[in-house]
Amino acid sequence: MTDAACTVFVVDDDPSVRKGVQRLLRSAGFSTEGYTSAQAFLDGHDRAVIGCVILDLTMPGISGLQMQEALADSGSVLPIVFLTGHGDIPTSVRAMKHGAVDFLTKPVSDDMLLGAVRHAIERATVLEQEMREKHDIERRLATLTPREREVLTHLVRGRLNKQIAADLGTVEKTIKVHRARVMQKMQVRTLVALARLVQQAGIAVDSAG
Amino acid sequence: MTDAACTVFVVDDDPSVRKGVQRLLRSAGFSTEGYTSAQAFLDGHDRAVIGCVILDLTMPGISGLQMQEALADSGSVLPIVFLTGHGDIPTSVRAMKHGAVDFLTKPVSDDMLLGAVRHAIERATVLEQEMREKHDIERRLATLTPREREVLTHLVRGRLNKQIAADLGTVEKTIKVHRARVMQKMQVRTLVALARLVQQAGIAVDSAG
DNA sequence: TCACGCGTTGGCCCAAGGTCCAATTCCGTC
DNA sequence: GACGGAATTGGACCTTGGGCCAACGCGTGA
Repeated sequence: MTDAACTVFVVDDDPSVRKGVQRLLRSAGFSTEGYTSAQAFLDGHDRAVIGCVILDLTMPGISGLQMQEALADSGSVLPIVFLTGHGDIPTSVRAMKHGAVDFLTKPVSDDMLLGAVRHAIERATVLEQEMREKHDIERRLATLTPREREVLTHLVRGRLNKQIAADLGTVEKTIKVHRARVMQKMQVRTLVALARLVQQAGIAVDSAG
Repeated sequence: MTDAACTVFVVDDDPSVRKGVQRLLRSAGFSTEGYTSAQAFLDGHDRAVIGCVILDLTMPGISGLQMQEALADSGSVLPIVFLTGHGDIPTSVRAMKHGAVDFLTKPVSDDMLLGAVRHAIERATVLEQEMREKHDIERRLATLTPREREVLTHLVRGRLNKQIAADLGTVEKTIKVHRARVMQKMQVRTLVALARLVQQAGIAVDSAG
């Protein structure tokens, strides 16, 4: 994942700041997109793009913090670097608590800004990869029938076919069939790999010593 | 884990602040210990105690940020709530990046401080539990012979006994014996449970589809 | 009504794992 | 040199899992 394959969204109502930041980023090899307001960004940006956001705090309409929340609520994991001239400590702390990569104050040195952006892009790449894998797993999970999913949960708890059969009020042979289908649909050959998938997808399963 | 079972360490060179914070915390039901300097805290506090730290930023000798780093370097996971009268945004951001639970500025309301402390204690409880489990697993791992540990890594990658035997240049029967000993020493009965343990302990193992 | 997916069950055979027994070799320590 | 732990191997027996073929009932939608 090179920097050029990523996009830095610059959200700031001040045209001079926006242009200046974009010029700096472009000269450093990043693709950039400028937005004059949080609403314009929320409505207009391509959610499929991997990248990060450089976000002003105080803007007409939706503030930077509100946009951060809105973005998170929408399920986005786009890393955010705040860049503001009128911040205070409580605001910066709140932004960081909500997952911001950095909170920079104007004037900011080119190195500081570029460093923060590189860090954000790095995080974006990792998160994107994780999301891609998780969606892939969930896509496979969606192909399971209700019964197969039920068997799956028992399998990753380490239950034997016989035990699962007893739990579900059926016989071992039936579980064998479901089990084989689960393994096939989830595209794994070992139980360990299956457990790893389920755990990656973030499905809560009670463990059994 | 009740609040009373935890201790809040108050590190501040200003006696009036220290006393005031301690009085507030005690009235809220927390046990507290006061320290007049970061060095005194690093040298004197009981590392076995579960709790959190309320930390001043500017003190004679080691600063709050330096103490945060020193504590992290020493392997501590004690949550830190900064409380300062002379902070700035870069400092607060740096503190949050390094894992601080909160960064409060004086004057602070009782509710804000107590809320931050409760949050920190909650985090401490979770972290302590995780550390306890991890140490427990590592204690069991330490009882494995080098060969058994080698077999373990292959097992959690989903390899079959026969495959492991080929990899290690021996026969399946031998692996069976090692495998049985591994399961016994790690106190698990299923392969899934073993994989879970290894993963909890944070051991990096390449997965095999 | 018929095809289809789903859940179910049976039999059969083979592969793999789990558990007993016992034994050998090597190596460091007492 | 004896002793004990670690690693190794063998055999026997049982349990468990995996694959393959076949079949039945049931509800849904074509």
